[in-house]
Amino acid sequence: MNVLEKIVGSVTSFSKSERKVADVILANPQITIHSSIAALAKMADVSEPTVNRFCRRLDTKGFPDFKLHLAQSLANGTPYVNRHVEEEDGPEAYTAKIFESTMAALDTARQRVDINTINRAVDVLTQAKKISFFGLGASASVAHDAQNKFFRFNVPVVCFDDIVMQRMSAINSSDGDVVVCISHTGRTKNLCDIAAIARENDATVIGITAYDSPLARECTLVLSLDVPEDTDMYMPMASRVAQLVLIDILATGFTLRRGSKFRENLKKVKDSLRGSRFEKKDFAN
Amino acid sequence: MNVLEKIVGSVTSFSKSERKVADVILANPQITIHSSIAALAKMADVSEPTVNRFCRRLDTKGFPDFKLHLAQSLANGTPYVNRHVEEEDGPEAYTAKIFESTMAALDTARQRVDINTINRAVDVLTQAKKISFFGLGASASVAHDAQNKFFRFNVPVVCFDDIVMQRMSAINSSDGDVVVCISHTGRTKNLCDIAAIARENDATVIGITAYDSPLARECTLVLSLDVPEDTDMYMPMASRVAQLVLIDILATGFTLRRGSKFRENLKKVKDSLRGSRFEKKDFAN
DNA sequence: GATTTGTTGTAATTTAATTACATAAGAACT
DNA sequence: AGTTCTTATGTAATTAAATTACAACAAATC
Repeated sequence: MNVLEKIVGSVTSFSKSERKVADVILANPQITIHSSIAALAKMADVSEPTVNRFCRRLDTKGFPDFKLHLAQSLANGTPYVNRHVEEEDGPEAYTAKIFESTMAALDTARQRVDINTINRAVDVLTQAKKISFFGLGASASVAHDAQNKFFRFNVPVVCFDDIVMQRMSAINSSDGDVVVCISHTGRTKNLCDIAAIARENDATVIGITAYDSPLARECTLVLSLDVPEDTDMYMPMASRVAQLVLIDILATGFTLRRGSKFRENLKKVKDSLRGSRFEKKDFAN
Repeated sequence: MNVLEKIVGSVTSFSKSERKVADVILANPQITIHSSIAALAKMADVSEPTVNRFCRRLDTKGFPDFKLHLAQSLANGTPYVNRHVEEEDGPEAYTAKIFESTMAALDTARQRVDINTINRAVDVLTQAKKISFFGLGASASVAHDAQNKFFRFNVPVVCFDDIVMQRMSAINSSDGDVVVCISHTGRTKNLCDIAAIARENDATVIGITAYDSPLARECTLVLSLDVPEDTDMYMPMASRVAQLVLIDILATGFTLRRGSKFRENLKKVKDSLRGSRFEKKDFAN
């Protein structure tokens, strides 16, 4: 928990003078970190020891230490704090907010993701006879993206966004097959069924979903990304971006595991796309 | 540019003693920010003024100010530096690098995106009789995602990832229709054709693509995201995430423009999904 | 209304950081 | 090779900042 949040969270327990200090700091945190204790005391119209006591109350060693913590809070905290899109936001505002909240989501995802599980997932994927990606609704596009990535690896890969096809595919899976189920909430009934069916047929099921969800319980391996989603908006945005990045990571792990000879093959796929493009550099669509 | 990078970048211009200071700081930055100038001087085996001069050389006001800057550098752990994945990277390394480079890409995208064009695109979209999203390959999943988002708005929206269907759709478009063409490079020949055809049939064509590319020239409105892509990897990753965020922004602008009554309708769509899920909160797949 | 507890400020003390100056080391020039 | 100038570094003095100890005051309780 960063200092700024801590201050906000404990305003109630502050005394009158401490409150004054808190107000000044919250109003201009950027100025605070470049002020001396005397300057801040003057701004808040309290004495210096009061400021010092305030710092101690927030579990810092003293004023300089407090400034250090505050600086760190500002570095990653500020742009991400309270940045929800609001009714009256103009284009500049909502554009900035969406970029920032997406970045914030990626930041927390990075911190929470379990490297160990990623590594095991890569293990499983590299040894797969066949890889299937299943997602519904918004997660379907993530599944498509995954298919597009893994397809280049020259591995048998399929992707279905249709329940019936998913079901058929799951029923026909067998030992050595890997099924990747993608769902933000992990509560989509149909997908849970698919996961269960795939497991019954000895496939390894990797879930890219919420930890401790019904879907997670059906999976062999769970990659959870508990990203804070803005529930005011009626669409999952940040979580889906995090899922995509996770797919990127798995794909990267995959290529690295396969070694350099394999990556030459990737280059061939890349080159083969040249013909369908207007000349000049690069790749992608 | 953060202090840590600055130190690394100017090692060559340092004197012998300053070098010693730099080494100690780079070796244990976390300890540095909690040390006094005396402690650091001792660790680096130099005098206190040398440390102070070192701080000044890095454009800080002095040692305390330097610690502040350093703390901020450490807080975001250099996430905005685009670090490339390398052959010998382990899971921790490539996971961190991919997260960070994606965030870096979003950061530059945010800075470069043209708010004015976004606003005009939202204008056009809100007035569309029908919206079509076209993408091929990796961009197809972005188009799908866009469809999923705009579908909830109860607007006629289609999405094709098949050249023939795209072509047919483009030929049948007319005045008032909006066609959104998605392509990272803007050099996919087929998609350029589609854009041209749609324009000939009086549709408004929005391109989410590279500035000054063949596709861009065929469009009525170009939303370019010149994101630095890691060309060593054979897949476009960061750019596609940026495209998705851009779609999010357009969708958000769309809902805001439509007003609050409209958003109640969105809530209905959201609620209607409840039945297909295991109970408990929220939305998304 | 007195006593106690908690809050705040003043002044003294301590600690840390900075400046000024001196010395030493190294480069350039004779 | 010696001299001089410049730059780099350290010592000691100074200044600034932060912390502590203590006193005064306010509010609450009995």
